[in-house]
Amino acid sequence: MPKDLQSRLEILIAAAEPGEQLPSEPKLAKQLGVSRATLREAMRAFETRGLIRRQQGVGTFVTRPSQIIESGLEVLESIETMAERIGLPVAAGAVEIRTCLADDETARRLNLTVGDDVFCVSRVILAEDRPVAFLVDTLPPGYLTPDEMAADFTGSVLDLLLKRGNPPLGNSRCEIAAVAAPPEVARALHIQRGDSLLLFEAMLYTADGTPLDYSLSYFLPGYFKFHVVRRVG
Amino acid sequence: MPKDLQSRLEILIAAAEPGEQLPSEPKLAKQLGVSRATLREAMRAFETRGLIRRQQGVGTFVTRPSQIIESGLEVLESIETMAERIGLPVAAGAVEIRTCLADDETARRLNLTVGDDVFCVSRVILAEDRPVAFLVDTLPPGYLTPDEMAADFTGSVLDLLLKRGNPPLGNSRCEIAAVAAPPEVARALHIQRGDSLLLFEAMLYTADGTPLDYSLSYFLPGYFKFHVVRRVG
DNA sequence: CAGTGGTCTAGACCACACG
DNA sequence: GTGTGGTCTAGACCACTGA
Repeated sequence: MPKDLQSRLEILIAAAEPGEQLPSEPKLAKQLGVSRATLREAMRAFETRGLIRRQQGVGTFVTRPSQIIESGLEVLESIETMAERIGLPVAAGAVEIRTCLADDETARRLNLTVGDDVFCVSRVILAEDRPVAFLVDTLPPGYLTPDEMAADFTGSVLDLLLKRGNPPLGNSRCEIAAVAAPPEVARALHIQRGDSLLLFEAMLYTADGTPLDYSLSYFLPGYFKFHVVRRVG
Repeated sequence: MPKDLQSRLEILIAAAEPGEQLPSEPKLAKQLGVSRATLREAMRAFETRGLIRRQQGVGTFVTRPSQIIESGLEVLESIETMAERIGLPVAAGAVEIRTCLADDETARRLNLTVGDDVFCVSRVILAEDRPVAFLVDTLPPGYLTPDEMAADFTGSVLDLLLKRGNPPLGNSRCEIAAVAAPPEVARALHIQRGDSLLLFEAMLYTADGTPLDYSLSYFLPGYFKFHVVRRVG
């Protein structure tokens, strides 16, 4: 059992053509002389880096993130806007629009009471048919209607609000964390539970400071590069 | 095999006193009716959230991050500075200072040639005796000397450069990503390989734009909260 | 249907801490 | 030494895909 399993896999993946299918897990495990569990553990890193793609019932394929979506954090913009800038087509999938009840955290964030109705939109962002982000927006009732969503929703709540122009938007406060993918997010992004994701937990306010949108954005590493310029104290 | 293993563990951990030792993994696995592998998988999330601490040869203990280090990203400041603001004592451990040869990435970042000497400092930041961050700074030769480091190093290269005042510092450009812990980082932070970490990859420039410091900062989730205010485009 | 990845089990051996 | 967590193996069953 070589300790450089990671390196050997890296070579194997780098040598493969994009789109090429790797041997099945049992075969590859035998070929590399490790158990299937060990092989899968080592493959995790490559999956979250966007270098391979595993599809249940189909197989494991080598991919290359053709373009990385890059953006500064100083300005708030939608993934669609960022992608458009580099000419990468993206789409929204698995859109779910529903009214639900505010839990503790949501109520606190939106200045509501626990149990109040809130408007909830979740969806997956697809680039080159690959899920690369999972987004959930929660808004107080009254700002968006399901009808309006059905008509105009392109995948970005921000763009919809901007297009509407009302209410005028203020700033967004964004908290940044690394998390292990929760089960429902892992499922939506076609990754394994526990894989590393970048999480933005953001509060968007109207120009007069009213909480407007509480959003959770999970980003697959490897497809995004966020940066910020920091000035010395 | 209950599907709410996660919830059951959460209750169990929440009910325990801080500092309390959990039953050993074999016992707990039997008690919960799952295999040890499954139990360990479920525990990962709690470890990176800072709710438990596992020590090889000793046991698993319930912890509570007593204070969270919080900071805006607009201003560059050291962990020591952030911690001091909230009155949390931190220390540096496992300090390694050495001269090494620039690899591809380092050379490119620092405007050097592959194989040039560079000055390299790595260390772990400890809060309440718990490793919470792993930092590596790489500088072109000539700015810092081992002697100077030995005399004045408190854990922060930034603070040392600021104290020196020469060269005057410009801005820092920081890229933000989520990564699975590489083996050496996992070892330093006492977490499992593959656990989620927040990674800042930053370039610090002098006031005249010369690359001065290429740094990698790995942060344990649960102990830090970074935020940024984003203005609407 | 057969073949794939997703998950879990039971058991083993190791490295480590501590008495 | 004993008991802990860290890692790995071999094998099983499931859910899913596509012919």
